[in-house]
Amino acid sequence: MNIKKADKIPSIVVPRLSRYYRILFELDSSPLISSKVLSEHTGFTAAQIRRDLAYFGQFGSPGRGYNVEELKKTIKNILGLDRAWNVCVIGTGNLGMALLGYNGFKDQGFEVVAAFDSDPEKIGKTVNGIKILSISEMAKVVREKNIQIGLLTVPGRVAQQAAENAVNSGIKSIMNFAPVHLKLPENVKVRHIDMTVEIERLSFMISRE
Amino acid sequence: MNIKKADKIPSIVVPRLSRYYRILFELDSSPLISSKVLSEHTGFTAAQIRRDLAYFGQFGSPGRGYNVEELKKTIKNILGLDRAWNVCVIGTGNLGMALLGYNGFKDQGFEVVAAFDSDPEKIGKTVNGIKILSISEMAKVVREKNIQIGLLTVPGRVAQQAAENAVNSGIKSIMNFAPVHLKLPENVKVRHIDMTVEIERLSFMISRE
DNA sequence: TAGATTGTTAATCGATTAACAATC
DNA sequence: TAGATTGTTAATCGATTAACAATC
Repeated sequence: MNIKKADKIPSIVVPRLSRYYRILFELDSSPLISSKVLSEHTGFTAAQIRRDLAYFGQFGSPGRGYNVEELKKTIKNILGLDRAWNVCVIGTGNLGMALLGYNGFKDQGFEVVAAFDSDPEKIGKTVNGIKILSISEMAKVVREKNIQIGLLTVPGRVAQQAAENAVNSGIKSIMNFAPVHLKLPENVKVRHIDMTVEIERLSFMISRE
Repeated sequence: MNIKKADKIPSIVVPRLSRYYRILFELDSSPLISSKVLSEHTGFTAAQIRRDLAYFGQFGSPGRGYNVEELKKTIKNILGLDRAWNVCVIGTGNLGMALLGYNGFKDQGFEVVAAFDSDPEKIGKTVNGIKILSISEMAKVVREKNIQIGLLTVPGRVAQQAAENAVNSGIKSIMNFAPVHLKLPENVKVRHIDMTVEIERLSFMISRE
């Protein structure tokens, strides 16, 4: 595995890599797989798949295809999944609680190691082995537990404030579930899962058929 | 309000409309708003905002900007939010339960009116006023309650099957939360909220700074 | 060798942006 | 009228695809 440090990766490529990666585990594993077969299983074109992978190096072998095990390792490395990530939940409402109980991330190396809330009623309770802590302890805990990612599941009206507090506590990347566009320093990595926007896309699609 | 039936809307435009729409409610409402001001609040360029809106007609007034109330109504109409949508939750695990308790969709006209599960332990229980029903009742309930949208929150391994069952029960559009690409008839509208892909994007971003 | 498939180039497609006449 | 801002055109930018020499 010899991954090129391409610095101009269109960001749209990355979720496709995740999809390729997932497919490699779902398929009966013949030792080799071609871009054509990956195409059939993902719906992306074979050319696009080859192009996407080529951003990072030459992993295939002409006439034969890609070695499945090697490709798994390669994409795992590209996506940063070859290490453990410590995650915290910020806001233990319905969604925060659900994420505390969700084990789907764990398989890929994301472990929820802490949860924070501002509600005295909730602080001190334990959910799925995780004790809910006061947000005032965030800086200390982020340091002690080496937390890299915050899952922001607070109500929209306090999301900006909670995000700033998380950043001040040392969190460098945030998965924002609140229906609010966060304004944060450029060095903070943010992804936004905006369910309201998504359900409105669906409503748009249904409305104009 | 005179909305053009433009048939070639780039699908990327739609989530931006949602964002504009949201901002209109968040801002102190002067009667008019310019693409420049919308730009400052959303981060999209003014040219892009004007272009996006122009796909659907001429809503602005040169030299003055857009009438806020009219623009709200217009986007509401474009997104199909000027009516009620009946929604069901399919799968009452952690996430399904969270969505049953989530009221954020209601404001935009999406009401959860039913929940389904296959687990006899759960069937019959009531959560947030919604009784959990057997999936075998789905066809009947979808018809009776006029359900248009299914929120698919079952485990990945049964997602395809559950989705097919939903479609056979009359569901025409699905918000898929399972980490699986669904293969469904073309006329079924699907949006995919893929948390695994999203957290892997974050991991990618952190890994290569 | 014949057939298959990669990696890459060049062509195409589609979305964004700059610029400005029209207009309030 | 002077200033502001739209809607739209043309130019630019960036991503996708077709095609194919290289190679297994």
